[in-house]
Amino acid sequence: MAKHKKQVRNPVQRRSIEKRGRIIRTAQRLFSKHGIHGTTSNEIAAKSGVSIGTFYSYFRNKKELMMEVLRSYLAEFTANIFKGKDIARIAGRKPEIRRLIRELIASAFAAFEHEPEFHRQMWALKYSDPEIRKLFDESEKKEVAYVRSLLELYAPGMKDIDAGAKIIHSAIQNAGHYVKLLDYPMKETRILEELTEMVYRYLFRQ
Amino acid sequence: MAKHKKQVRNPVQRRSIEKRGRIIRTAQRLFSKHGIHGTTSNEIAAKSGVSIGTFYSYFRNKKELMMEVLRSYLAEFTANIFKGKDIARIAGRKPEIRRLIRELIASAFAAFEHEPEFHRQMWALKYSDPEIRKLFDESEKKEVAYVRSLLELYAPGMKDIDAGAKIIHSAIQNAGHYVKLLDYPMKETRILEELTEMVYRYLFRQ
Amino acid sequence: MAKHKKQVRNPVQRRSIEKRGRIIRTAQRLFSKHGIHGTTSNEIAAKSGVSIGTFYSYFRNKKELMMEVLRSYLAEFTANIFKGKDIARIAGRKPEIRRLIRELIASAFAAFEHEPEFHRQMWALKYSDPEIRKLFDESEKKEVAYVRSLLELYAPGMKDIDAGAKIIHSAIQNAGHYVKLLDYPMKETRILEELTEMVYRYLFRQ
Amino acid sequence: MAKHKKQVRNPVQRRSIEKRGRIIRTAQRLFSKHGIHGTTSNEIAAKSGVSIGTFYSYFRNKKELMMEVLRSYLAEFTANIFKGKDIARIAGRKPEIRRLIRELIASAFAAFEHEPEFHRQMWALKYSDPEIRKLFDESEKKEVAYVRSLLELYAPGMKDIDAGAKIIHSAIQNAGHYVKLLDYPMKETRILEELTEMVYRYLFRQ
DNA sequence: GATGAATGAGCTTTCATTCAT
DNA sequence: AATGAATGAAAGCTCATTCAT
Repeated sequence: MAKHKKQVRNPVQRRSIEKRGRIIRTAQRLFSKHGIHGTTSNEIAAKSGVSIGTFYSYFRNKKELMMEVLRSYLAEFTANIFKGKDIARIAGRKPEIRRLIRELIASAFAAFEHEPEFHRQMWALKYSDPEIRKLFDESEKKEVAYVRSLLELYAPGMKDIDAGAKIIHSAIQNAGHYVKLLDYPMKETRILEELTEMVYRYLFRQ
Repeated sequence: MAKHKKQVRNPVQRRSIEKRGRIIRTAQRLFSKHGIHGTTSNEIAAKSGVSIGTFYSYFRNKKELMMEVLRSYLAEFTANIFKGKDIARIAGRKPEIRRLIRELIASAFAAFEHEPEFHRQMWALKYSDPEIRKLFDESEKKEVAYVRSLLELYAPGMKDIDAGAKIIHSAIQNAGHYVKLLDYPMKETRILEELTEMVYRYLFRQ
Repeated sequence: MAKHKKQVRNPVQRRSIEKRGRIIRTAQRLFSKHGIHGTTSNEIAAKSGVSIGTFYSYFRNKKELMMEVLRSYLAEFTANIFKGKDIARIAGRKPEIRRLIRELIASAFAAFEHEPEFHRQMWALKYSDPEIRKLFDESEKKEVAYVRSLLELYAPGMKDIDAGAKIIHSAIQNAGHYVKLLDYPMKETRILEELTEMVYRYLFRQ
Repeated sequence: MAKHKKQVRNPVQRRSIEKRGRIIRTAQRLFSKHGIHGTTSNEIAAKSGVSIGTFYSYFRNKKELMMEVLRSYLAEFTANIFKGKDIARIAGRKPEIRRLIRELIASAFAAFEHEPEFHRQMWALKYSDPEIRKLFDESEKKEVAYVRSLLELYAPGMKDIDAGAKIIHSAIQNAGHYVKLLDYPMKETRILEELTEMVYRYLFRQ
């Protein structure tokens, strides 16, 4: 007996969209505060001011909600990194290059400050849940692409520009985690300086 | 009704040590296969061929077992990275430097191959559980210290050697994750080459 | 992962109140029959015709149910003792005094007959559990107050009326236990007669 | 298949008797401290310096040990009440009677001070366990008999001397509980005075 | 559309007692 | 006699999800 996919409402009316959004925001708040496992569906529904039944008419299950929360979070996260840093304008400004790298890294680090607890929780899931991983992958792909576009601009002679973009991105990402999510006991600026230096030399000391 | 320190057997006899070891190995296998949450204490006991009572006479609780498994895993993991790479001998051999860096990174990458599933599961916990994080921290501290000792040898002029060692370690670590744990769709050698290059230039193109 | 106040349903609808009541009555029955420790939550739920989940939506835990059962029992118990014995009417009737005392004691004794097994179980807990003790204390306070009001009426010259009320109440209570709960091998009427005599003389033979 | 009664050692050798006694004393201490349910057989054995196997060669099970502890406790308890109060000497001394009663009650109250926690724990069991009840009954029978012998001496005209002895004993017992075991919020002396008065009038104001 | 009472499989952990050595 | 490693039934409780109203 084939199981029909359970219908989930796709809200178009204003009130419904609002409600859905409220649930997502409440969930993010609670996930940050008590962790994923420490937050129950019923609590999310209650704190969102909807019944558990309504909750399940908007989201097939807890996991789906989680992914929705993550989606919206990652969109914002990525946007924050590049706020005021779009390629076109940078290319036009011809900035002092070391300073550009430092700013970009600082900007990436800063993006973790918005919801560090939530980011930690979700990053954990990235390693244990393939679907969550996929969401991160999509988001990171954009970030790497941005790095790549900078490399095209400033380090056009690079041998393997795709691999280069990836390792730069990855180095910044992990350093950001230690500094912003994992309480690494070292002044952030020291990490920032050396990372800037490493990337700079990688690009311009061929 | 205050409950004080529950006693846990500290095995000295051969049979007991064997049994304890068997439980740890079984647990690691099951954690890899079904994840931490997907593995129950009873299953671990059963698959280890001991009763649940015996299980709890060797480990205060599931979490403690988990940490034991991780401890033993990390010890081996770190050892594997540096197998045949002890500082003294390297210093003596005066190796071609770019090759040394490449080998070290390759060795770090290779260490993930032993138990990738388990490593993924545990890395996830590093982000959501402070006690697990501490275990990783201790292990990473040793790795970073090793990198630092290489820097002292080959890049003595570095401005901030501690920060430098950390970001190099962190860059390699995360790249290793993408390549070995997260199915990053790029030939490992490309990542390896560029990472080698980045580190090389960081050290020698001041 | 801090867990805050778990919500417990506070039933207002007829069906819910009924269900809650049914659980309480079933529990009382089972506690009488097998004792507190001999009765499991699952059994109570099953015999009440509800799922264990429902059980735990009405009561935070087994202990809370127990206290609820006790509360309702004690209310009835105390009420039974004084049924048709309210001070105002007694004062009006000017009863033959020895007869009044005997009736009161007999009435107290009789109250144990309703649920002797349950009373025994709970009295046991009074000695080992402070929260249970508190419930008994509240209930006994009312009984002692009643005795005191009788003393004010009939033995106004008493030196220490509060202590007097307490020891009279306590003497009756314990005698009641031996006769009704502890199978003391002596005709109840003999205990009743002497107790009546003791109290009578205490009050009127100063 | 008839189950043979498990053999329990009946120690005659000095060392064995000592060991048995040590277990009993340790058990009483632990029962007082953590309650019956809060004390495990294994803990008793360990703290007594014997193996759990040895423990079970001296006592058929935990309950039997408990009863042994209670037996020895009650013997001491009863002895304490009547220490220096043996009938013969009292009869000889012809003491001022009200003072004798007060002393006896005070002595009974004082007996609770030796191990109040343990007494509370055990009294609880008296109400839920018939075998424990029997032990208390035996001990109380002696106490009641003593009271009876006093009555014979001082109130020979009493109508029902057995019932009289019982209710006096019972009144003192329960008052003692409130004062010494149940934290009744009233100065002990007030209870003591009124109780003395009640008993006195009961005996001499016929 | 909305509600929220109801479900129940499933989890971790305890401890009295046994019995091979 | 003495040991103590081993046992395993059994208990309390959670929470994602359903579905009758």
